This record gives sequence, structure tokens and C-alpha cells, in this order.
Amino acid sequence: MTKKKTFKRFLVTSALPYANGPIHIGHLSGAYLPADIYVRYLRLKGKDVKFICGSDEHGVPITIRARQEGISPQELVDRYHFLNKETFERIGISFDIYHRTSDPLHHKTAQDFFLRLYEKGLLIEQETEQYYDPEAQMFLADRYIIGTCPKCGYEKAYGDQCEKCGTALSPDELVNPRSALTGATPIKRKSKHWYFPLDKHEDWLKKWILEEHANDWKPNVIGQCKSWLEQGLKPRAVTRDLDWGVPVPLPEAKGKVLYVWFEAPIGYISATKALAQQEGFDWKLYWQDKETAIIHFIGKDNIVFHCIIFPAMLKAHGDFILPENVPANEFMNLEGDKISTSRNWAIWVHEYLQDFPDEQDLLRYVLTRNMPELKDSEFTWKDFQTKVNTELVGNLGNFIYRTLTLIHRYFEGIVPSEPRNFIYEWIAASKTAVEESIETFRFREALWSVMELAQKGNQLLSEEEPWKTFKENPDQAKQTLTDAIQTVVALNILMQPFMPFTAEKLRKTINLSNLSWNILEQKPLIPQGHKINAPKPLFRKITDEEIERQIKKLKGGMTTQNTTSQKSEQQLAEKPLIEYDDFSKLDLRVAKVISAEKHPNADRLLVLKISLGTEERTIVAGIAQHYSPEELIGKNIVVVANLKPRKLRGIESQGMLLAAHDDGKVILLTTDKEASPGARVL
RNA sequence: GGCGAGGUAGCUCAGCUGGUUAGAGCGUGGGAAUCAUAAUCCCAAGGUCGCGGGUUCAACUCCCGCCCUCGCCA
Repeated sequence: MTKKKTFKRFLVTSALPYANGPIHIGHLSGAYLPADIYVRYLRLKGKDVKFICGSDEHGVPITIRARQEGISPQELVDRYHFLNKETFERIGISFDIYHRTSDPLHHKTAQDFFLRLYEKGLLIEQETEQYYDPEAQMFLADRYIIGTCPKCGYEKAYGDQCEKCGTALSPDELVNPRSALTGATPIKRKSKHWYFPLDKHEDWLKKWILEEHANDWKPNVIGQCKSWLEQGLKPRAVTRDLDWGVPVPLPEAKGKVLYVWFEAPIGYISATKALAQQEGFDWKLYWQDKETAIIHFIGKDNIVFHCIIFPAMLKAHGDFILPENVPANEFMNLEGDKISTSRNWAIWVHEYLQDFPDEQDLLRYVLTRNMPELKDSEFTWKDFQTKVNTELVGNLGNFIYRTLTLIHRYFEGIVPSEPRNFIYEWIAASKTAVEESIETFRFREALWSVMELAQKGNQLLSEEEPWKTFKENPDQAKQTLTDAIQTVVALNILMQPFMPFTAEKLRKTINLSNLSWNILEQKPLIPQGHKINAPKPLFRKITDEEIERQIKKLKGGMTTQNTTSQKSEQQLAEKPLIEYDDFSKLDLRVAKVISAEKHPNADRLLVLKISLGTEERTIVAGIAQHYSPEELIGKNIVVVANLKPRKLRGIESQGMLLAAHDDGKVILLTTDKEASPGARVL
């Protein structure tokens, strides 16, 4: 953080989420939001940056879970891959690509990587005895062997540890060992595996991390690495016996896959390659050129993989550069407890999006304000409400809204004058503060600097009281409000990395063509005579009822174990996830019902004539038992306009109307306000 | 058990390489204002900086021991 290097380009990654569950706020605040803020900032500054992520889809837990649910591992990872991909998009995490490790491109990349090490003679071959479940026909990790603890007699001790008395165990020590999957008695089988000699990398790693990066990596990251390095590194198995994963590309390795720890981080490289194919650039520039800065954003549980193991792999391979920084965050707790997927103690992001539609930035803001940058932090719904209501509504939103309102009331929405110089000083100071904080990965501090500028704005208005001076000394009011609007524009630019959705709304209101970072240095930021649209409040207050509902939901889901998430997952999983392209194949339109009558040959059907603006159509709908023909005439409905025509009881239906089916009732979808027939529905 | 991180106002958190009266936001108390989503602005009261030793002219900040929380490892 002291010496400042400059780089030609940046490759930013966020930890690949494991595709056996949805994304929660802990994930977001740990690895995705900080990365997104950083990337958005770099883009605004015009930097060359690629933002990479994807699903981590291999490994034993996925096979186990798929087996439990009676589906294939691929089906399981499909479910979460698409759910999480969509969730990230909707909360505004602006990946350039969200790839997946089950993709053939990744398999190839990981296999090539393995072969390179193999061919260089950098892997150790070793045959060992492993536990094997004859019923499930698979090798078992220690964790999946259960038996009686030799120390305390607990009957459900795991093969690696007894949860009752805490002693570390090996499966050999268990009395009456059995498979956690089938209950069968495991037998031992010989198996050959390849190991990566991490220990040979200890020396340079020590130097690289503990000396060269002692000052620019975060203390928690250095500390964690130190802990590992001082205990001494050992060779790690690169392969394992499993049928789900990247096959080991050797003829003698049937039924073996690359170990996830080895293969998953290569996913970053695969994803970059995939992006390069899409966009047409050379992926090697981002992985092998010294003028590229690779930055890995992760949670603290991932430090050893990104700071020690993966760099050692890259070094061993020989062609790659090493990461410039690994700004790992700590963990976020929730209402006094650790977040836990298995106990369903979490706020799932896709559920938040459902409960707070179009309010992504509220969550982004609160999570950033309380990001676990230096130590574990705490999220509570009450605090969420307080921060939204006092800081976003009271400070930021209020300053912007009152300024725009006053300009509209007094000056017809036109910027009335030229700003005073001190405004430029304010803005320059904020700009510098935000830049320095972001560049050193202190996002909370950066966001706070933005909020301080808003507070200054509020102070300015309170001190100069333009609503008073407008009557006695209109020039003074012009001056104050001109200064205030400059500040609003600066805020609009500064808030973007943190709150992109709000920034875009405000941009439209202020009528700015773009919000690039260098406008902060422009004098004035917004010229005299510029016309501003009518303002709307940017944020709304969160009510006590909403908070109570969320807390209830959280605690309810907790006691019944998983019901909330599984329910919503099931609802979502009823049909497979689709791509936007699939959705866009539908031509949904608003239509007006011109006439309606009973179908001559069917009790349940109505025959409607509808207008799509430029044309009229006949559609046949099965709603006769729920709507009378009369009450439909003149109504706006929503139809699928490009459905293949089909005859229903002798009358051709040229489309299909949309209706909710709720507990035996049928409820037509209509438009909230008047809309022109033919209007597209998106 | 080993290693690492952390324990700072009621709450959530800042405090870099030791140095004047330990900071912010929220909350609390008082005042100003009424343009603004009862939002804003000003002022104040709140802390023996986990506990006990030590180094130093001087320690929240360095060293040692202990307690508690979290993580990694065994």
C-alpha cells in the first residue's frame, strides 16, 4: 500500500461459489461486493479490467447431495449455477463472465495444466490404501466414514474427528466403521495418486509473502499465510477417486479426477479464456504479462488456496504471473450468530431481491458500510433499517432531493449560475479520499467519504438557507443552489461503484449524458443553463413491519430447518432455469379485449377478439368459469403473441393470454396503468 | 494442543510506524431551522481502550502471562 505500482491492465476475480447452494449476504459482503466496487471504479477511470467469476461445480459434497435428492450431479449444479448467475446479475455484480467448472473448456484447461506439471516431472506418484464403499462403489473421504469413537464411545463419530469429545481420529481408529452413504462396511483398496510437493515451494513463498508483500497485503491475510508457512508445507494429493470432476488425463488413471482444490482455481483461467473467445482478445495478456495486476477477492476461508497453493501451482507451471494482491475479508455474522447454510441461518440474496424489488442498492449500501474488512462484522435487520433510514434517506437522499426540488421550484430546473471555488476543493478532497480508500481496498471508508460529502451539502443548505435568501437576495439563493447541484453531480459520480442502480436513476433525473470519473475534475461539473428533470426521492424508508417480517422469516426458517430456502428453491426449481435468450423468444404484448363470447362448443372456453394495436386477433381461453364475457370487454390483458396458432374445439386461437392460477382460481394479468394495445411486455 | 486474527463508548465500527483533553455513525439529552421522505443543522453527556505484569520521560498502540470469541491446522 505504500509503494504504488502502476499496471496496464487488471484481472479481478471473485471466489468461485460452490454450486450446492444459493448466495447469501455473507458471500456478497465477503468477496463479490468489494470486487464489484473495485472493478466499477477501475472502469470509471477508464482502466483495462476483466472481472472473472463462475461456479465451482465439482467435489464430493455435490455428489452426495445429488445422490440424496435422487438427481445427477449435473442437474444439481445446473440449478445453482443458473440461480446464482442470475442472482449476481440482479444485485449488480458486474462480472464480465460467469463461467462454470463443468464446462468442457475448463476441463481441457485444467487437464493441460496437470499435464504440464506431470510432464515437467513435478508431481509425485504414490500408491495408498483408501476406504471404499462396496455398495456405493466409490472411495470414501474420512468425513464420510462413521463409527464409534474409541475415546468416548460416541456412536456417530466421523472418520476425521469425533464431534462429541473433539479428538482427532483416523478411520482406522473407529470401532465398527460404516459408510455414511449406505451404511455398508468400508473395505480398503489400493489406489494410485499424484501429489504436488508444496513443501518445495516454501522458501520462495515465505520471501514473496512475508517480505515482499508485508506492507501491501492485509494483516489478516499475511497472518494466515504465516500460520501455514511456519508450520511447514506438505505435499498435497492432486487427484482422487471419484466419478464427478475433471478426469485425470492419463490412461492409467481411470475413475480418478483432479482434486477440487487443484482444479477450481484454474477455473479463473478457463473463464478468462472463455471471455477472450467471446470478446476476441488474447487471454494470455491477463495471466502472463508482468504489466497485469491480478487481484483475487475472497473470504478468509480461502486464503491458503489463493496465497499459497494456487501461486505455487502457477509458479510450477512456469508461464504465469503471480497475484498482486489477495484482499480477503473476514466473515459477516447475522443477528448474533454465524451464517450457516445448513441451519438456514442466512439472508439469501435471491429472496432479498424478491422481498425488496428494485432496491438492490439498499443491501449493497448496508453490506458495504459494514463489510468485514478487518474483523468479523455483524448484520442485523434493525441496523439495516437504521442505516437506510438515517443515512440513505436522511442524509444522501434528502440532500439530493431538497436541492433538486429547490432548483425546480425557484429556477424552473435550470442550473442558475457558476459555482464558487470552495466547491471544487470539497469535491477534489472527496475524490482523493475515495480513490485512496478504494485503491487500498478500504471500501467502508471509501463509502463513508462519499456520505461525508452529502453531509457537507446538507450543512451548506442549512447555513445559507436559500429558501429564505430567495426572497430577499435571489442572487445569493442562485449561488447556494448552484454550489449544491455541483455537489449533487459529484455525488452521482462518486456513488456509482457502490450504488450503481441509484446512480443511474439520478443520472437520468439530472439529465447527464455520462458519469465518467474525470467529470469530477471538470469546472463546472454541470454548466449554468443545464436543465434538470423533475426529481423523485431516491430511497424510501424501511418500516418496522418490514423488519419484523424479515426477522420472523429468518427465525421461522431456522427452527424448521431449511424450509424457507428449500421451498423457494423448489419453486424456482420446478422448471429448469433458462437463459435470457430463452425468455426473449417470447413475444409478450399488451392487448385490449374488443369483444368476448362463449365458445359454441365448450363450456370452459371463451372466444375473445383482441386488439394488438396494428392488428386484431381471435384467441380462445379457458376462463369461462372464472370470468363472464361482459366483464372482459375493454380490459387490458397480456398475451403471448407469437405462440403457434392452434384450433380449440373448432376455433383457431391466435395467441394465449396470461393468468395466475391460484388455488383453483384463475386471475387475469392486466396492466397497472393504461397501456397501448400492442405494447411489448418485458 | 500449535499457529493466526480479534476483544475500544448502550449498539455497529475507526484508531498507521508509541506522544497534547481516545474518534465516527446510530441511540440518548438540549437547542436552531422548516426547503426537504418529522428528513436537516448545532451543542452536550457517555469509555480505568478484555485482565495482570513489564519496557519507556510517555502505551489503546511494544514485550510477557492469563481469560474470552473466531478461523486455520493437528
